[in-house]
Amino acid sequence: MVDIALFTVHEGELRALLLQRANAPEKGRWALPGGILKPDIDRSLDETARRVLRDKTGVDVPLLKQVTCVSGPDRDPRGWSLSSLYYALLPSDQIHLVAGRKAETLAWGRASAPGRRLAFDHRHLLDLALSALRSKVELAALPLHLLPARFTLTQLQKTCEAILERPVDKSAFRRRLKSDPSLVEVEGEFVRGVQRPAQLFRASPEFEF
Amino acid sequence: MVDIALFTVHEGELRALLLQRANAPEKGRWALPGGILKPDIDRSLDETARRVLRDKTGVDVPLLKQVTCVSGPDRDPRGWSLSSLYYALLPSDQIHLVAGRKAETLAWGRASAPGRRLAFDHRHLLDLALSALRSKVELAALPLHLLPARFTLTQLQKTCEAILERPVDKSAFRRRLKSDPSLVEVEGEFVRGVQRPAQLFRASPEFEF
DNA sequence: TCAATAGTGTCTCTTAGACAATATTGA
DNA sequence: TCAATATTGTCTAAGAGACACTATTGA
Repeated sequence: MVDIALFTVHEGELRALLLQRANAPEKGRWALPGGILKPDIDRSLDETARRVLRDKTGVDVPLLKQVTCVSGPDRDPRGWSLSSLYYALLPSDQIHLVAGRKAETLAWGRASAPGRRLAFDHRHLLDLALSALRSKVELAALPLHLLPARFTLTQLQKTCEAILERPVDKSAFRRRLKSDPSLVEVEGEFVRGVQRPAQLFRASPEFEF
Repeated sequence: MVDIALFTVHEGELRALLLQRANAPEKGRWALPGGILKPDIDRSLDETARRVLRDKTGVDVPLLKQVTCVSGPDRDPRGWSLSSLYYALLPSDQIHLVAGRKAETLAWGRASAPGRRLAFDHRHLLDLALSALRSKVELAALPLHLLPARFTLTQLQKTCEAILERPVDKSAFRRRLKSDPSLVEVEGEFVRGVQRPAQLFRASPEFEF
């Protein structure tokens, strides 16, 4: 089967989607969205993950990455199990599109401390997915999939800070971005307010996370 | 199932173990060692990989890492398949311990260009495993599992060069190693020859790849 | 002595971090 | 004008790459 940590940023915090289990085992406990492979429908495990997220949340996520496989006889009370873990990124302006189906209650928990006891080994899975995401961003990958289509450099910086849970130096951050080909200035578009207007950017076509 | 790229360094070259398939499909073609999960024996996929290598080569490898899962209906002519890909590292002084069983012929191929057409998508799998290994070494991880228990810094450098397939600067390399806690000087032990003796090192207990 | 390899020193260039300075808006 | 945020500049220190130098052995 597949399990997915769906991340987004809200109120300056990196959050993960949790579902309250409607059936035994662990009924009532919160868990990562997950589902089983359907070989007659899915042409790959990636497609399984995408389909499961579509079914459970109604959204088609822009980014889905496999983290690892977890396996063993003790993960699930029903016996030996194998699960492919994914993380997915949802732009912060699309949180409202997420709507549960199949009578499962949804909630967004803080990624690094969801504040609920999770079912099975899902707390461990969440930690693994979070580590994988952090490593990428630590290595200078830009998490543009967590932002709206057009965004300011400050928004991008805040998003990185939410993922890393530490402050990032503004000057060094922008210096690095200047030579990053995945970022494109949107000509003449600004965010205005009671301050100096901020330039808008978008992901370039060759951007890859 | 699991497939494993077993790497070692021989004659300054990074090599991968290949087995000639004894049965259909793709009988006679070279392939990475692989096998199927046995839930009654294996307590995890990692154990499956370890057991498969033991069965097919007779050696118990010191390092085994999962790279990714590959899946889909077209990987194997027999239909939808799922495989967890691993790489394993074998110390260069243990190559002679590898002995095939079950009437399969063994061979060591150059990791970056095995020189034979491989079965199924195994050429792709080998490339994936090689990339994963290279990334680690590129990020300053020391591939000590490819070396004998005691080794010189020159041996370590040559091993890195074999993996990366590019020269590495001696001075910068050693400068970096000076502050690396995974390396421990073996007191008073040297390799001698018609030249200045070389200090021997070993992996420290807290070394992790 | 010499060849061969081990090990060190020195320069330059790039980059990250810290933090200060300047710029531009609406109220 | 001022508060607030955007954007840029400057200084310093650490590290990587290039390459030359010194050290120690056995023959």
